[in-house]
Amino acid sequence: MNASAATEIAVASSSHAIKKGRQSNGQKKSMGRQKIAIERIQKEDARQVCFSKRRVGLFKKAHELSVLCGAHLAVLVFSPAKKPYSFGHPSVPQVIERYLTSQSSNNPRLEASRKRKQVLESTLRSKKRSIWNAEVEDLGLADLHKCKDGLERVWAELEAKERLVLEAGIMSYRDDLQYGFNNYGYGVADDQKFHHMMLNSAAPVNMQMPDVPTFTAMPDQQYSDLGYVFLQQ
Amino acid sequence: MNASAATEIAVASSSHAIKKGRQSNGQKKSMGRQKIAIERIQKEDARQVCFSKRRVGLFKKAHELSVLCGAHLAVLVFSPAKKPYSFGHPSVPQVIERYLTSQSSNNPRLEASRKRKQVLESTLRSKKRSIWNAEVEDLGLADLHKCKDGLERVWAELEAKERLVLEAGIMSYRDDLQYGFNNYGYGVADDQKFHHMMLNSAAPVNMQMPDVPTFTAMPDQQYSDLGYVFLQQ
DNA sequence: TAAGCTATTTATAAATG
DNA sequence: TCATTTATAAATAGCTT
Repeated sequence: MNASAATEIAVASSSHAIKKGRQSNGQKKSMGRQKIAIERIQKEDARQVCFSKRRVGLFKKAHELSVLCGAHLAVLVFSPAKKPYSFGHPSVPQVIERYLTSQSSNNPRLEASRKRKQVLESTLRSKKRSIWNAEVEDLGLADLHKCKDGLERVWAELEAKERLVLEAGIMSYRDDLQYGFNNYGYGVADDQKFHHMMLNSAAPVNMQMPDVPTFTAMPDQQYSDLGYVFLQQ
Repeated sequence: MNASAATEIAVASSSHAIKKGRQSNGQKKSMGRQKIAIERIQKEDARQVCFSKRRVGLFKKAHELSVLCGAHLAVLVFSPAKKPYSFGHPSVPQVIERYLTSQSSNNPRLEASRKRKQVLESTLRSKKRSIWNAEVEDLGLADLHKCKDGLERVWAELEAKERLVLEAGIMSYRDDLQYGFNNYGYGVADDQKFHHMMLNSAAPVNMQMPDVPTFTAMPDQQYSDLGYVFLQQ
């Protein structure tokens, strides 16, 4: 890498410069890997091809990092065609959960949220005490007003929270965590199957590392170290 | 890769085989990169070093994929020391949001959730109409009972949702999305600074690609294509 | 303890079947 | 649209400081 720096500079950084080539001798020799600039690939088909290859490469790197270092991690990728792909160890939902929690723990905004919640709860509790603990028959018109106001406010809050939670699918996400959805998977019996699923699955593939690694049966060098568990969506 | 396959097989796949070496001529020549098996690294310090190097490599690959293909993606990593690191394009929260939504869209449990929400809303709306649209003075004791019941139920629902949302820090996460928290960052003036932050930040670093890419001023080949924006947590 | 080196291994851009 | 091949670019393991 360093050794080639001078050459790279001389060649100029703008790539996609096509050195179209076939050897003068007519031999169909590959140009081999060409250096490309890290900038959006304009040709759509080339972009799609690049995405497919590099997505696999990225997931492989992520897998290796998780195994070599026992690191918890998640990779979420949306293809140019909007399909979601993911890899996670020990699982995507667990890592997301952990990440969100870690972010909120040192987020001053959360403190503000907690404060607001405390105020709200306190207000509602006092309202609750003053109205709900009384016998209905003992309440007068003023109490009815209070009750209506309270219901209105709480209903609005609930509506907002419902929308927040449900429209984002977070409720569902937490349900998943709780009920173990997404923890199913297919053990990959051999590397051919792995290879096929990695590259060919029409539907996005969800990969997770099991806590106890599965293993592959075939000695193919390229993937013999992999032990994915898949979830075809 | 293919060319060396035969050699690899001959050498045997079990790695960590230490060919400790110094040239017989006394020259301190590096052994160069050695092949390793993808299995947990036992030595803690070696594991930490590997993590540091490969985390940077993984983020770089993710960045390249996002730029080359315009792909939305997020990478969440926890170090062996439990520190969170993340990279996202266009941002981590946006990709997580999109991922969770995409997951829930083909999740039957969400449909159940939506159903429950509709029933609840319908119930509450009818309650709201029947009580709130009336003048308080027109309401009688039965209405007060109804109001109390409604408030009690709605308050309980709200309490549950509040707990769900706030204890998980999800509220905070969505606040972040709404208010743009986490969208602050430091433009990296030069590659040295980038390099330093990538490798040395004691605190976890949050990286995001801005919608309009920033750029680096120095022509260092190694990172001249990068335009990260950082958030030091 | 993080930074840099070097020899390799690994990833992958292009070209092909 | 896919799988292989080729040749090269890029990543990185083990050292050294």
